[in-house]
Amino acid sequence: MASLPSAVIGNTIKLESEFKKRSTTFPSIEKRNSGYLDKDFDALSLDFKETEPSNYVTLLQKCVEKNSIKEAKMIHGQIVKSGTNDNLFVMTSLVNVYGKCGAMEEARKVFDGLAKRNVVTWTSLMSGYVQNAQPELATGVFLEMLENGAFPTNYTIGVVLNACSVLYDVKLGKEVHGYVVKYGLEDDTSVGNALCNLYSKCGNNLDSAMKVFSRIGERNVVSWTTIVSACGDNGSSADGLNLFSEMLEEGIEPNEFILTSVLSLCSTMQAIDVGLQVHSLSIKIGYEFNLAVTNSIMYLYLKNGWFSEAKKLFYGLEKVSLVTWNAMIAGHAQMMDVAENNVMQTRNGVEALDMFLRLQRSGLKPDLFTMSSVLTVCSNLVALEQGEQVHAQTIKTGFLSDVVVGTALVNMYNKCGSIKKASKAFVEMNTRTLISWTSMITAFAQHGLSQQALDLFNDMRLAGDRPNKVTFIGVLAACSHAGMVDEGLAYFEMMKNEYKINPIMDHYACMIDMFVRLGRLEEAFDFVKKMEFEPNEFIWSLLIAGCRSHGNLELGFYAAEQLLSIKPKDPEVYSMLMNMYVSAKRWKDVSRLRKAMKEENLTKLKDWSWISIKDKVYSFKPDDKSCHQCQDVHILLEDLLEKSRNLGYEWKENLEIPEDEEIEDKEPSLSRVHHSEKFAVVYGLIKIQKPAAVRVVKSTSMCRDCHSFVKFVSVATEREIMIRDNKRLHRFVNGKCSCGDFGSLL
DNA sequence: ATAGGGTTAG
Repeated sequence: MASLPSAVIGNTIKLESEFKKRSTTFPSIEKRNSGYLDKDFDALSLDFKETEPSNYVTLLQKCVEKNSIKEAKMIHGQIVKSGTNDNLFVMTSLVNVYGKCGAMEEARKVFDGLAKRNVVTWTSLMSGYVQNAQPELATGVFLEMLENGAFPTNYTIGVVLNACSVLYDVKLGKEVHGYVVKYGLEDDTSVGNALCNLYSKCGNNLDSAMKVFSRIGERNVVSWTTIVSACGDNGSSADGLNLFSEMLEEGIEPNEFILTSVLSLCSTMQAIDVGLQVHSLSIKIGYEFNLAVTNSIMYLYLKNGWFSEAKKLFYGLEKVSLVTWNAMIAGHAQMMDVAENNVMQTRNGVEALDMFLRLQRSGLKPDLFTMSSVLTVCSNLVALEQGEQVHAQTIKTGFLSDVVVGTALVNMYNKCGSIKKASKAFVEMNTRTLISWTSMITAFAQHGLSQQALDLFNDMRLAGDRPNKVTFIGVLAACSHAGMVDEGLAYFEMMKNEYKINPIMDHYACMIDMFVRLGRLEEAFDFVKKMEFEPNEFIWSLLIAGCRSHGNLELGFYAAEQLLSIKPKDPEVYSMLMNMYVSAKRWKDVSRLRKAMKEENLTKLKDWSWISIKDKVYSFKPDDKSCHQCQDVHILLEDLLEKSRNLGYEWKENLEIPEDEEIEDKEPSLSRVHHSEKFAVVYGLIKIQKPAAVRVVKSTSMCRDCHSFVKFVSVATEREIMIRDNKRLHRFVNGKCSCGDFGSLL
């Protein structure tokens, strides 16, 4: 939880009282959005021939509010009939309105048919292309315009810069910036805002954005909104809140845009209390029923885990927008990670997909935001079939050309265990960003394809894109997976010296993992000592796993005790320790531990698995005696256990000791536990036709026993099986697992 | 005519 700057709270409260005095200055949303279009239109359409040109402009602008191409076309027809199509003012408005309604082909047709154009006409066409996700056409029109001898205004420059932002074309952006400096446009508000946006959106460079912001002569609400959002996009949400209070201190009145931006910061920071203050400020200045603000509040609630409050808002809305649906879908998708149990986790995902369906039935068209969120849901649910359907939809709608959608698709395929399709999706992308490179590098690393990960990292550097700390997690993970110690150490140094990135815990974890896999335990522990922070649970788990694999029990038990002191109430830790004592036949410790577990009521591991088949999710528990198609599942499981034993599988761990048995020095009689993934895998084998892979998600780490068993199953059934647990991805093919048989296996 | 709520990596 991020700490909240007290200055903001202070200012906000102070200013809230100030705003009370002038709360009437803001019109409420009903007045703004009331659609009188039908009446106006009917009244005017009776005598269109006598209509003044300016009336056409008014009518056209109402089409934007209604987002109605149809009505724009009708008015267009009347304009032609009445001979008003020689009026440049009206025709420019038509270009603008078609663009804003998403009808770029119409806009272009009108534009091409014009005998005369002015700079506003050109700018309108460009703006349309930017808003309709065709930024490359916008920059094309810009060049065309220069060739035609038209001189750009500050607005034109603003639009071009926004096109550069969307295109991630910092180069062209910087050229335009040079032009801006040359003509002394730097302090212009529109230009400055767009430059600020450019450096924030595609340069990931908050410092440059701040510099540009500081040079704007007269900062308006848009300027402040841009810089506040820039803080949010670049991981400085707290600074964004501070800037917001600065704006309030300067006496600039917030509008719905800055309110939603600030609320979005609060969602990111999970700063529900500041969020509620901003909410009350919004109400005081007249935005209680504003849809955009309400959407933000709803999203804030979702991110805070307040599902029922969010739903109350949702069902209370008279009218919803696409953003409302998108917020609900994204909110549910993101909360899957922090869900407390399988029911909640899968329910959030399934609910998000249901909302996606309802959105489509409502007649609204999903956009790129919808697509990326839905792909995230599919990733989290490991719902490959649905993910593929969404993929097809992104092709049809053209949204696939968007980098974020493309990246989301790469992640979806990766998380569903299909590295080939992930890589294909990546290759087909026409733009690369820091995040898309990082996604693909990480995906290769997670699948144990270290060389491909490192090659891609090289490509990224050659392309001139700057890696960040997340990229290096992928790179170092690739090295550790392949046992490339020298390379790993070199990249670690490169990160620190060449890129000035201070290592975080995850980087150390990769380095420790690297030594541990090779059995170089001393060096691993040395690295732990070198860290400037206390090792976390993940580091200890790695050390334990290493000690177990390489038979150093002394160090192993030492690490396990350390882990226990960090997470004293975690059933997973207890299970691991129990397995270690059982393997070492240390029955006294087994007895002691069992007592402790009983006292703490920690005997039950939070172990559940699920599998997505078509549009359904099926959950399984350990020793599941009432699972889906239970009889068939149990019969096949027994059969597979038998076949695996014939192939050399031995049951070694995860033995449960009968509750009433007294154990002191002797080996107790042990019963076996079937963890949940066994049932999920077997169910998948029954339900999913060959040769499709079986993909399962699991809440806790896989234990060494199940891991070994599934390897044999992949041989016995000649099937590919993927299990994603809470730590890593395991892809079993032909008796081998992509994790390299190493992970913090229970 | 310029801006916006909701999107992607560990």
